[in-house]
Formats: sequence, structure tokens, C-alpha cells
Amino acid sequence: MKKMPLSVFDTDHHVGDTMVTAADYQLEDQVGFIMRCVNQRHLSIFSRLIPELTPTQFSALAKLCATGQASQNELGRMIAIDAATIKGVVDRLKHRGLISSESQPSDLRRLILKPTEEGRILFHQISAAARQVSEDTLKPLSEKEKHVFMKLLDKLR
Amino acid sequence: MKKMPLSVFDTDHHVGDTMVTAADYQLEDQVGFIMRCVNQRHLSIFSRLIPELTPTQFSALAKLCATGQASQNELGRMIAIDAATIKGVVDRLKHRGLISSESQPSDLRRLILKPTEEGRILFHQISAAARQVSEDTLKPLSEKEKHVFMKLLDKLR
DNA sequence: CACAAACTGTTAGTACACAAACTAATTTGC
DNA sequence: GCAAATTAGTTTGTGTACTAACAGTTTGTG
Repeated sequence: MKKMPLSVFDTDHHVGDTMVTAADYQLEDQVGFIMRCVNQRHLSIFSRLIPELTPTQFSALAKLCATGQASQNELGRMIAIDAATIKGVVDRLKHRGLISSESQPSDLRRLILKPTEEGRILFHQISAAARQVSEDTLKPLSEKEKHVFMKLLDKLR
Repeated sequence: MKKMPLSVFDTDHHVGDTMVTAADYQLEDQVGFIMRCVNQRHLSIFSRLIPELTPTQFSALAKLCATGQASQNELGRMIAIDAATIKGVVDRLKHRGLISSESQPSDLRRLILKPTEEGRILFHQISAAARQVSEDTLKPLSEKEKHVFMKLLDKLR
């Protein structure tokens, strides 16, 4: 059945052409669709293991703890988050006392962000769980498969 | 370097234990983080090739064209979208005249959704581009790698 | 020096995505 | 036959995520 000509069963197409339509489009086989599903599972694992923060908030806090400090846009760039989006993330982290901000005298446009002591402590407490999130997400794969998957995923970045 | 004991370079941990902290957490190596980045790229490809619809809207329309009809919650279940979320998606598609809804006499709770003629035509026009989206997203991989990646991704669903 | 270009942060608007709480309708289990 | 459980859809609230437009600020170049 594999090499069966499309014309026998499919309607609405041209033979030997790229114009093959509707009939053979399987939503559940598309990368984007499956990635959304995998991401749903990942988010559910994350929120179960780390109910204190969202993945985005954790990314921001983690990066800030790793670098010590950064401006708002800079932080966003480091973790691939839009300037408009990072604002809300920073606001919420600031509101919860996990990071602090002060304007930089040498460049009045910039807001310098730093993790607070509380933020550092929380990050420290959570980081083990964060590693567990990645591990659980990849659980369905063997060690070798994990390695291959991560390599290929990285190529698609 | 592969099997190097952690204790040599890492601070703040216990040997032979799961308690390994902060020092070795690399945000950019985590599945969730990379998946978000890959998804960003995918979304950008999608909106460039299919500016008429969002991925979610396209999924809903595609599934409805494939099945002919479905209730709102049913549709959501088929494409892995929350009941609260599918409402907005359906509202927008309905507002644009791409799908229609009528309540089912035999079960007054249900809204039966169907693609309109316009919706079917649009889906038909777009489906080739949709295939292209998947292809472009996987472009960085060789044919063999694509196959392996999709197989592993599917395991993580 | 002046001024255009680039950059930083902000706001408004649109669109997911999920949790929780609620109404109405239907099915089930005793 | 009817209360309890389930299901369908809605609403509210929170949190991304991106686009577009905007106001200050800084900088590079003529």
C-alpha cells in the first residue's frame, strides 16, 4: 500500500505536482501540533513540581541569579522573551519581592534588576525540582534517545 | 569527561545523592526552555506562511473540515484544547464566518459546529501552506533526522 | 554641535491556555 | 422515579506572548 499512487484514492489534486490537498493532511502528524501537546505535558509536570512559579518566571529568576544583574530588556533577550512580555514577568516577580529594580544613573533608560535575598533562596530551593522537571518530561525516552532528542531539538532552535 | 564525578567541580551537593544544586543548572540546556525557543521559531514560520489564521484556529478549522461536524467540547478534546479556550477560538472563527453553530435538539446542552462553505474553501486554500510550515520547521534536519525526531517527539506526547 | 538612528521601557490590543466556579441539561444508579 | 453524578458550555481571573505605537534617552555621524 505504501507506494500506491495518490490518484486512486485522493480527490482534488494534480499528479506529479505539489498541488495535493486536503485529503492527505493529518493534523496530529504535524510537528507544531505534537509540540503543543508535548508542551502541555511539560507544563503540567512543571506546575506540579514547582507550583510557586511559572516556567517563564523561573527562567527569569534563574538567569538573574546566574548573572547577578541585568537590565529588563537584556534579561528578556537572554531568555528569549519579548520586551512587552518581560515587563509583566518582572512586575510579578518584583511584586512578590523576588527581584528588585533601580534605574541606572549612567543610562536613565535602563532598569537594573537583581534577585533579592529571598529570590536567591527560592531559586536555590527550587533548582533541584527544576532538574526533576526536565527529567520527568524526558522520562518516556531511553538514555540514548534522550541524548538524540536533545541534539535534534537543539538544531531546530 | 563524560563520567567525571560531580564532586570534583561542583559546589553545594551530596555525592551519590539527588541533592545537587544551583551550580550546575543550565537554563539553556533544559528541554522546556529549548522547546519554547523551537516553538517561537515555528510560530514565526506559521504566521509568515499562514497570516490568515493562528495555529490554534487552523487546527480547529482543519479538524472540523475533516470530521464534518462536532460539538464545541468535542472539538476541543480532539485537538487538545481546554473548554474555556476553545470557546474563544470558536467565537472568533464564527465571527469570521468560517464555521457555524446550532444547538442540537436531542441534547440541548450541545452546540453543533460545522465549517461553512467559506471555511472549507479557506482550509482548502491553506492546507498546502500548512504542510509547508511543517516542512520549514524541520528544515534544519536531514530526512533521517526528521524521521527520528518525529518518532521521539511523539513518544513525549 | 546637531540631528537622525537606535535603544529602553511602557501601553494597548489580540490571542492563546488553564484553573475554578457556575448554570443548565442529561445520564446513572438505586 | 428521582437524587446524584456527569457533561456542555460559560464566565472570571491570571499569566504568557507578540505586534504596533509611543516617549524619553543615548549615541554615532555628518
